[in-house]
Amino acid sequence: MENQNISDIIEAYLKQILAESQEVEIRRSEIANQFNVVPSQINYVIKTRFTIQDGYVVRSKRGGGGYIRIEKVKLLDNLDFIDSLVTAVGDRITRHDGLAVVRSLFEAGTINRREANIMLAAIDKTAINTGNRDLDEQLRARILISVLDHLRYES
Amino acid sequence: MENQNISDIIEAYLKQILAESQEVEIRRSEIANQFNVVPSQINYVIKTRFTIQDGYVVRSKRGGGGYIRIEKVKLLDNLDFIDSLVTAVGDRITRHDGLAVVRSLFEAGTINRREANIMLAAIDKTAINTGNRDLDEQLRARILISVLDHLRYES
DNA sequence: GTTCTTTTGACTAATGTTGACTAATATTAT
DNA sequence: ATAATATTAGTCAACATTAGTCAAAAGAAC
Repeated sequence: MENQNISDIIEAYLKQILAESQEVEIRRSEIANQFNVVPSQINYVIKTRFTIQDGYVVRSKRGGGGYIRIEKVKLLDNLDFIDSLVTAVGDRITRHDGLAVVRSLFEAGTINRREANIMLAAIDKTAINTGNRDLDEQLRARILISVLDHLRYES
Repeated sequence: MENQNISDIIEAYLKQILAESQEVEIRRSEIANQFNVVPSQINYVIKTRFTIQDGYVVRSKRGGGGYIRIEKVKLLDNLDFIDSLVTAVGDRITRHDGLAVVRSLFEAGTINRREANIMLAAIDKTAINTGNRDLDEQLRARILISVLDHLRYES
C-alpha cells in the first residue's frame, strides 16, 4: 500500500470509478496532468492493466473531443478454451492449422456454422495472399487472435 | 459526454431529424450559423458521417434557393445489396469505411451483431497492421470481399 | 549485476476546425 | 438573349487538438 508506483495508483483510480460504473471515459491529457505524468503513461497503464483478459475493452478517438473509454465486459466461461487456442495460434499459423482452430470453435459450440464460415472466409487464401507466405501466416494469426479475443465476452 | 466535438453534435442533430423522416433538407449557411461554425464544416460532417456506406445519399444545389438534402437510402434485396458493397469496397478500403460497410450489413439485417463483431475483429487494427498502410487497405478489402462473397451464397 | 517493470519524451497518426478560393445556379440589368 | 451580379455550395490546404507507438533511460526486484 505504501510502496505503490504511479501506474498502480492510476490503475486504482480508474478501477474505483469502474466499481460503480460500467465504463469510464477520460481525456488522456487530463488524467496525465492530474497524476503528473506524461500522457503516454496512461497508455502504458491501460495496456498492462486493462486488457481483454482482465475483462476490459478499450476504445478511443483522437482529434478534438477525443477520449479514451474503458468498458467492463462480461467475460464468458470459455476463457481457458480461448486461451488455449490463442496459444496454439501463436504469432503465425498455416491455413491448415487455422482451419483446425475454427473447427475447434465450432465443435465446442462457441460459434455456429455461419460464424465459422465468416471466420474461414476471412482467413482463406482468397483473402490472405500477399505473395509472402511468412507474412500471410502472421496475418492469419493476428486475425484469428483478434476474433478469439472478441469471443471472450458478451457483446 | 460533456466534451463532445461540434461535428458530433451536428451529426446527432441531423440524425435525430432523420430518425423521424426519410430525408432532411438544410441550407448550409443556416446550420453553420445555428451551430456557430464555418459553412465548410457542414461539408466535413456530411463527408465523414453521411456516406453511402452509412446508408445515406446526399444531393445539393448551389445558387439562390440552394440546399443540401440528405436522404436515407432504401436497401435493395440482399444480392444487389452485397454487390453494391463489394463495389464500394473495391480493391482497397480504409478502416473507417470498412467499419461503415460492416455497419451497413448489420443495419440491413444481413448479419447479426455477433457476426458483425467477428467481421470487425477480422479487419480491425489489431489484426491488420503490417506497417504498410497501402497493403493494409488492400488486405482489408480482400477480407471484406471474401466474407461478402460467402454471405452472398449463404443467404 | 541481470532482468523485468516503469517512466519519459520524441515522433507519428487520426480527427476536427477554419478560411481562402472555386464552381454552380439564380436573378437582374441591358 | 446575353452579360453582369448575387447567392448559394464545394474543395483544399493550413492549422489545431487530441491519442498511439516506440525505444531509451531509470528504477525495482531478484
